[in-house]
Amino acid sequence: MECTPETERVPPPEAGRCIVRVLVELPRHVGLHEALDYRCDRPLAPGTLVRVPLGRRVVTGLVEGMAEPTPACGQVVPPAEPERLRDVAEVFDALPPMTAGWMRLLDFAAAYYQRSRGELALSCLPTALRALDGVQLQRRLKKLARRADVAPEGATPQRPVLAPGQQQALQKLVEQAPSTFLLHGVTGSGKTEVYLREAQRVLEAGRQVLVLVPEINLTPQLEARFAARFPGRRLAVLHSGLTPPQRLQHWLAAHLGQADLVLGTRMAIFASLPRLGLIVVDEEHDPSYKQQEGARYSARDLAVYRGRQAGASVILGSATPSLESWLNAAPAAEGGGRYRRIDLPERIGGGALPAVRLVDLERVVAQHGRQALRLHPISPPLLAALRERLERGEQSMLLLNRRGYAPVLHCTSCGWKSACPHCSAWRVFHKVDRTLRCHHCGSGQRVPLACPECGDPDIQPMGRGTERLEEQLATLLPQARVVRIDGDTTRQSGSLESQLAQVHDGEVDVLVGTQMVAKGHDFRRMTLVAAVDADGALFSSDFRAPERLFALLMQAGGRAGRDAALAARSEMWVQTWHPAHPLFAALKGHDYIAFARSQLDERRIAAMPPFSAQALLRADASTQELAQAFLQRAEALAGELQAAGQVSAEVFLYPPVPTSVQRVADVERAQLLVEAPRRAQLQAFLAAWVPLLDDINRPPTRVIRWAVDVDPLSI
DNA sequence: AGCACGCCGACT
DNA sequence: GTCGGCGTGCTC
Repeated sequence: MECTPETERVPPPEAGRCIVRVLVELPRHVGLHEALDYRCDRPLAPGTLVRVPLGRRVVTGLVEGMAEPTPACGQVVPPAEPERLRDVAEVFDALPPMTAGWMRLLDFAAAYYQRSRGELALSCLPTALRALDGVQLQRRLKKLARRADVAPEGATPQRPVLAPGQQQALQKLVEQAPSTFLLHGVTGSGKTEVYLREAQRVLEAGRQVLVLVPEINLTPQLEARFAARFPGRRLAVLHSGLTPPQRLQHWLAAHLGQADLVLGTRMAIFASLPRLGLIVVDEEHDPSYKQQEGARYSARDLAVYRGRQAGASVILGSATPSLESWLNAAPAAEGGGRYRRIDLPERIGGGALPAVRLVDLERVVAQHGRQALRLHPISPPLLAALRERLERGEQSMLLLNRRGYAPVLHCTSCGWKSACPHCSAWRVFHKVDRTLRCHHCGSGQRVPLACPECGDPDIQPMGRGTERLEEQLATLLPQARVVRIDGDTTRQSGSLESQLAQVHDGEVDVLVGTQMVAKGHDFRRMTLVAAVDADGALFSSDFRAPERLFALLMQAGGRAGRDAALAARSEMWVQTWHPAHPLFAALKGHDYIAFARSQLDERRIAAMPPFSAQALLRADASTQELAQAFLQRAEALAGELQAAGQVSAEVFLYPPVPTSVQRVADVERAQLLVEAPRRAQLQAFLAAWVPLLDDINRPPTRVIRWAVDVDPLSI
């Protein structure tokens, strides 16, 4: 940053001649200004990383700009008492400043999600960077530079012949770039190849490519595909599975522009990418893109912003797009027009989609009598289908979205249930290690031998989870090799990868798992995927539950029939008491478009997202009354703002209510839903309202903690 | 949020 | 007598 006119002589450096505004990691409730002023002997470019004294410690900060300019620039108001300012302790000169584009992303995200810029900025830089001083950083950079010199030049990779649909997709990407594209295509329609080709084009133009995946589990396979396709290119990965030094290493490779490809989970949206040319958001509908703690940002939404301001295309890929994205990609006349939709109509290699079969549990009972439910949740027809696969040497997968043996244990004589003493939830019975465990707070106990209330030894599991399903299968199909993969098995015995390898190697006949096995993994010999108990989501109070269920079932169905030879007899089974539900009709036809249309119609009529914008104010306290009192005060403040005409009267606040799980780890939780017809109105409202909330709880207490969730995914 | 200073209980 | 609880106050 050069402000001095060239004709003017540069004066000798004089300590504290300039004043820099520095963002430091302080939450907004602290009440200090967003940026703190420091003296510095020279101007510093915005985006420069510095170490500054703050109270009794020295912290890492990010230069926002100059508060008092060098004389020729003179437009900014100097702070009141420049004499009392402290000096910048150290400037990270060895590190290029964050780009203006990154700073804009920061500003946008902080404002949109109601966080302080300093807090957001510093929390999305690698923690290891904050711990380093200038000398250590220099050492790191040297090491990195050495490694950059030896970029391997591999053999020319094989590229598959493109299907016509893929060719057309790529043509649109070229012709309409840069813009935001919604790439809609079923599992196996070749979306990844489209990403790879477009990435190649962008890389050849000398720009960087950012690829986001929903879960850390999905990074290795995509990383392998990109690495194989671009052997000479440096690839950086960013996710929470890296050690702090690894994360710093990869972050620096991206920041210095040495890595051309950056692949990661939602946190990677904040990667420093000085030459960004393309962002891919794979499985864009996945709820994992929304951060659920701290700054509750949506990496997918930020990707759209970032791409737009960087002049980079954004590809949102999914077989079952979020309804938000689907609407944005609709014609302008229907309320869309912001994204361009590209369809990949068919499966590559002509693989057929699995036939969807609904098992009407009502009819099963009618035909086989109520004793058929003894087998529940495996109905006689499903059992027969599993046997068939077993005889043919094919694999099956049973999905049940519930870990453990049974969600609750109960006493048949006195009615005692295994309640968690710290949460308003049941402790789940885990038979494997004979424990009762709360899935909310993690607390547990050994399974009691008798009812703790009345001493009756007859305590029974109610309902079923994956453990019990696995056990039932072992009884029903004694000759089958059954394996269970869920959060519990991946936690105790190695990685998901190694367990999946068993399945790939054909050592498994039936796979039982939660939704984690339904995502992204291809099993070539899998010809049956069954959702054993899907009804829960049909009548949920969460208006997004059907959308999530449909996506999950479509995605799970996509696991079957990846082998073209077996595709013809691949089936997706769903057991339900409500076979007439319209969701299933759409599923049978693999008709996302019809499903989206009906869902959007419902949402439009009810003025729910994406036809309105929402934010949630959450409060945690020692009692429900305290939490709700905070929210009521917040509600009253909103009313005052509206009465004074300072915010739109169209913003609607629902009454405060307890959250769906009211108490977690002895903390009572309540929430207040805010709804506005448009995002802009909601944003304007939050900008006026949220700063007032600090005052309700000032000084900040441990009794009440609160947070705002903009565009919440579950209410 | 950190991190200090600052006054009241059970321990080397 | 000290170590340590967390209550209030400050950080450019």
